[in-house]
Amino acid sequence: MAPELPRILLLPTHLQADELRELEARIPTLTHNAHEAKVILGKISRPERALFELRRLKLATEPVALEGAEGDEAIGDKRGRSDAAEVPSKRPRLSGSEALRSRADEGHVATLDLLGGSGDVVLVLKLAWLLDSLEQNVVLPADDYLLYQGRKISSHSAQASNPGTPQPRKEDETTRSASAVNDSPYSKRTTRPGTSSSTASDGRLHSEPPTLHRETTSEHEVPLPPIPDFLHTTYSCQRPSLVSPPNATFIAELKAIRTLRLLRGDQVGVRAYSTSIASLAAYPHLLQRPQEIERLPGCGPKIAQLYQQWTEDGCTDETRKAKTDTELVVLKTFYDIWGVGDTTARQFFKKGWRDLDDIVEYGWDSLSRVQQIGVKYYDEFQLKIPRDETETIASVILAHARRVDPGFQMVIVGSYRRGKPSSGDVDVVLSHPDEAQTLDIIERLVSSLEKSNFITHTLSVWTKNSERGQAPLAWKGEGRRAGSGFDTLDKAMVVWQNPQDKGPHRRVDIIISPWKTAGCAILGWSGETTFQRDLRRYCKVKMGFKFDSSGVRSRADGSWVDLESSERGPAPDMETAERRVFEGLDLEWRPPAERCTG
DNA sequence: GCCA
DNA sequence: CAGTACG
DNA sequence: TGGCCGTTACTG
Repeated sequence: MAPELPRILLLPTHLQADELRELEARIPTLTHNAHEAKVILGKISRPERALFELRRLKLATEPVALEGAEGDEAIGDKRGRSDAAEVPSKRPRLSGSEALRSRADEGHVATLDLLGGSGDVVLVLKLAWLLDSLEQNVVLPADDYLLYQGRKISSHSAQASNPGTPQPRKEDETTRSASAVNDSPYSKRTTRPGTSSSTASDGRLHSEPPTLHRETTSEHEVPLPPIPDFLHTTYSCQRPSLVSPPNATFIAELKAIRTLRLLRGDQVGVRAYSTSIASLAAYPHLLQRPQEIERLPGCGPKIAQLYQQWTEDGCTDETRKAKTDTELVVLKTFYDIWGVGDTTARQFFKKGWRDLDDIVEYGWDSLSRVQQIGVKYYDEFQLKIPRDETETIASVILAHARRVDPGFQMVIVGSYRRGKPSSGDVDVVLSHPDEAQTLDIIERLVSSLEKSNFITHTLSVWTKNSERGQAPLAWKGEGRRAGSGFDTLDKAMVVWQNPQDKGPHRRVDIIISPWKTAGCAILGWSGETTFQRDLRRYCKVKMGFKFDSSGVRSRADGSWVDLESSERGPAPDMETAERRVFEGLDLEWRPPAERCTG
């Protein structure tokens, strides 16, 4: 049975003539009169575009708030004055952006209201709403597809829909739709048996047990899986992202595109692809259709289009062309030199250099010291470091620190802590409950490791934190001048080789943190780049804090915010301190293995 | 490229 | 100053 | 339409 749809107007935008005809044929409630339509559908993804289309249809509206959970997250720029807003919230308000969109159940309310309620409200939805609804034989909640919601303010609306005179079939439609929703496969766990319990956080998604486990008629009508609640946020630090997500192969393709954008100097493209990659990395279901992607934060039509291309051809145009593009291949070679970024890689190419030998032959003296080291150990630095070797290196560092004082503690951070089987480099954070011990330790430690021939080269040593007396104090105000930097930990970036077995040279970062900010230190050094960026963005936007690995500060007055000490004093160990930082930031605890944002 |  | 590094 | 992590710190 086909779902009972509201009156729908289909926008021709971005649709081929035959696509348009085919779609129109599938809409029993199609209308071409904008004043009559309750839902306007289009292959569009932005509210701005929705408004533009409304203007083109000469349909005047005023914005209406989203009904249900979030009255203050109105679509459009006016505060909503929604008639039907007296929908009681079924649970306490969610904190922060978890509540950005209303929940599925409240969404039903919005949808039912849409079907039977006052006729002067019009919704502009993504086309995917129709496709998904037809697919699932159910009128889906509009929430995840909503671009704009407005009330018609033309003279038509007054007469056309008097609330007192019910539309034909109204009550029927309402109740039937409601039961259709409840009986439909939509409310049932729909993931394949092997994947349903794949994420640690699944319990949080849809806790109500599946009712009415009705057999579906045919296998090909598998409905789209529901979007987990945590995928309604644009902050990757608010959701679990595991190492090997179901869609790893498609993600790999997006990463390839991201690298190409980087080499071309498209910084913003890099950020955009990183956002979509992080979103997909958190999606616990194997993708089935392109329209599934557009529902995810940070993923729009472009990513969906790439997915389609990738499923059809096995790769995207951009990566296929890049494979035979000499310039990009060479740029990648140069970019992989430690100390060479994308700008320098392009400079090298411009000079006519095409391989490492060219650099050595024609440009050696123009290289910086670290770039020379990067070229010298080019091949060795490409090698991955197995976990046991990381542990060996870390234990040597800790032993040397404990030779200074036995109270030192260490956490191996970076990709090792996220559980990766091998790493590109080794990162360790050292701290000591006695603050006097972490002051100026970095230089002593490095020289100790140099003397023992573990460190073969020192790339750079940061000592700013010690120089300011390890004070995590105001980064502004208090007479401190901006720009002089008061918020970085002491650290050393070195080249390491085991003097006994003379294995490959390794990149090692040693970070020193005062005990009172050690939680921030390991948090700041354990997440992947996107997790890290989003954490800082979250702290800024949602909390009014400035986060970095040397502590949390208030943006209002720049003062240090201690999230790591309790009434009973400082944290007993660094992991405990890290948990307290999550709490203080109003974030759910994420084990490091769930910070794999790609 | 996507979002507020 | 621009470029690069780190997660 | 502007913003996208960091008024990063270090190097040359």
